[in-house]
This record gives sequence, C-alpha cells and structure tokens, in this order.
Amino acid sequence: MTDESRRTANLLGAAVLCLHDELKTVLARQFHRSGEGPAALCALGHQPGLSNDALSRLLDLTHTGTVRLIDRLAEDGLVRRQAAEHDKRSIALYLTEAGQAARENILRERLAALEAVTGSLSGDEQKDLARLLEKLLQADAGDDTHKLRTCRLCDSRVCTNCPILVSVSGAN
Amino acid sequence: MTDESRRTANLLGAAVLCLHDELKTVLARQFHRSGEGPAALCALGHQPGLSNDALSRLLDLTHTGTVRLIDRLAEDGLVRRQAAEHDKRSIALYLTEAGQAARENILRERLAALEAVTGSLSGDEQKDLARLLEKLLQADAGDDTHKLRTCRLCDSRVCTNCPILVSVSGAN
DNA sequence: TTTATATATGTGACTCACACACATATATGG
DNA sequence: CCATATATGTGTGTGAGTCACATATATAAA
Repeated sequence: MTDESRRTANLLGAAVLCLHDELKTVLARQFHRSGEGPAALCALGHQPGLSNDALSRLLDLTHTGTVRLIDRLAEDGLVRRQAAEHDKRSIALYLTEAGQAARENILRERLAALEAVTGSLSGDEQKDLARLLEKLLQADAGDDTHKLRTCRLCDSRVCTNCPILVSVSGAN
Repeated sequence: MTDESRRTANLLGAAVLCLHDELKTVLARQFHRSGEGPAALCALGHQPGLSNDALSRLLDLTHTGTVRLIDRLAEDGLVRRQAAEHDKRSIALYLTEAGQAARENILRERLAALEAVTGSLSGDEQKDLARLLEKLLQADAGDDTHKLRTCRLCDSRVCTNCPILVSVSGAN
C-alpha cells in the first residue's frame, strides 16, 4: 500500500464518519427514538410481513433486542404484530398508517441531507462518484443478509438499478 | 434534482451505512467499549492535554457524558486526568502508555478495513475517489468544531494535506 | 405415532452509554 | 468586591441493547 492509497482510505473513513453523524442527526430530528428503529421502519416498508427473526438478522440485533425494538415501535403505534399464516410460531410485522408516514419522513429527510452533500459536485463528478460507489458497494457486498443490511435505509423508489441487488425472498 | 442525482445520493447513503457498520465492528473487536471511547482516545492522542469541555464539544456529548466517558477510560487505565496549569477549574487529559497502545490498534485496524475496501479500485479510480471525497468533505466542513469532529478518528500520519485543515488551537 | 430436537417468540434481570437537574470551585468583568 | 459565567463533578433516570431462561410450534427420527 502506498502512502497515497492510505491517504485515500483515511479520507473515506473521515467522510463516512462525517456523513453518518449528519444522517444520525437528521434521523433524530424526524424520529424521537435512536438505534435501529428507523432502519426497521424502512425495511418493513420495503418488505411487509417480515418476521421478528428475519428482521433481527437484517438489523444485526439479537432476537431479544428485536423483540424490544418491535415493542417500542408498536407502543408508538408504528408497527403491528400479526400471526403468520404458514408458521404459527412466527409473527408477521406490518407498518401502520402512522408507520408508513414516519417511514416517508425518514426517507425524505435522509435523501435531502445526502443530496445537499452531493449537490456540491458537478454533474460529471456525480456520475464519477456513482460509478465509484457502485464498485465499492459491490466489493463489500457479502452474502444476501449483508446486502439487505446495507440497503436497510435505502429508498427503493430512488435506487433504480441497485448495484448489489438481492433476491428479497432470501430474507425470510 | 434529477432522478440520477437522487440515485447517486442514495448510493452514497448506502455506502456510508455499510462502511460505518463495518468500522463499528472493527472498533468493537479492538476495544470492548462502544460509543465515543475510540474517538476520545484518537483525539487525545492527536491533541494531548485537551480539557473535558473541549473534548465534549469535539465528541458532541454533554459535558456530563464526557465526564462519565473519561471515568470509564480512566478506570481502564487508558486516560489520566491532570490538573491544568492555567485554569484551575479545568483538567488536562492525557493518554497513558496503555491508552497510546489502544489508540494505535484502533487506528491500524480502522485503516486496514478501509484499505480493504478502497483496494477494490484501480490506482486511477482511487485518485478520482480521493478528489471527490476532498470536495465532499470541504462542502460539508462547517466550523472548526465540526471539522475536528469529522477528523476525530483520522490517523494524522496518513492524512497528509488534510482537505479541511483546521487550526488545532481552536479546540481549547 | 411417539419422541427428540430445532426454531420462533417472549420475559426477567442486567449493563452500557448516554441525558438532565443540581452542586461546587474557579475566573472574569463591572 | 461582587455578580455572573465557566469547568467539572454527583445523583438519578432512561433508552437500547444483552444474556439466561421459558414456552409454543415445527420437523425429523425411531
């Protein structure tokens, strides 16, 4: 590794930290709970009927942690537990109306914050950035669970031609 | 905003999330405490003698949160509180030998993880990425405190020619 | 078919990393 | 000299997770 490539790696780390801080702040404004709550809402909007177990893998929480998370979201009236039809042990999770609205807000504000940053680049630079990010995401994709994890806050209406597309059925 | 620029923004968000997860995992392996502990160690290595107050601004914690954080780090034998010479109210924080070693590990593993990702790009692509990241970091730099915050996990030996260079004296 | 084992969810008790309200010591400006 | 601002610390609380354990259903084996 050259000094220059090390410098680039470090710049990437700084950008990741800076942007993550910013996105965290934005989400906190939209959503009074911290942790994986926003990600759970987004994922459930994208894949309604997910089980506790599938969600726990997607969020990389213990199943217990996911139970508590769903308790909180249900208490806030954002998520609804329902008996699953095929397996009586499992539950199926759905967003309520309020949950869908919360998800919309989260996705919108997140994207606005990101656009404010990429907006400092020219059109050509944005194209370059997109291409480089695609390569980075592909290189770091991992298995299906990891891919779903990476996409857990994505806005599927915006992410056309996802570079790490995964068969959603792999989630349950 | 075009659909394409929205897509780029979303890709950036996905990459930030994915890499942040990965860096978090790496730090957790190196350092059994979560939260801002690693950042505190790195910052204190870079700016020895920082006060609780300056550190709390840098980490964006309440001063109380920082007191407790330092309690934990001191308990682990990584940080030492010392009376400040100029202002008897404030304390000066220094890393112990063990603290310096912990910091080294954190910086090394963080950079290794980042290099593993950027390593998937060609030399030219890495140069492009560096240039774009510099622009993004500059666009999002903010005031001196925000800049220091962005750099709180950087390895100063590697970050030559920092794109958002800040006068360190602004920190105290 | 009965039985053993694996899987899905849930509960109780705990921990960690913060926050807020309040107290104390030192600095600083009128 | 005194009022106010600043720096640190303490008591108490909370949110978000963990682990150990319990229960219900599914599946495979005898």
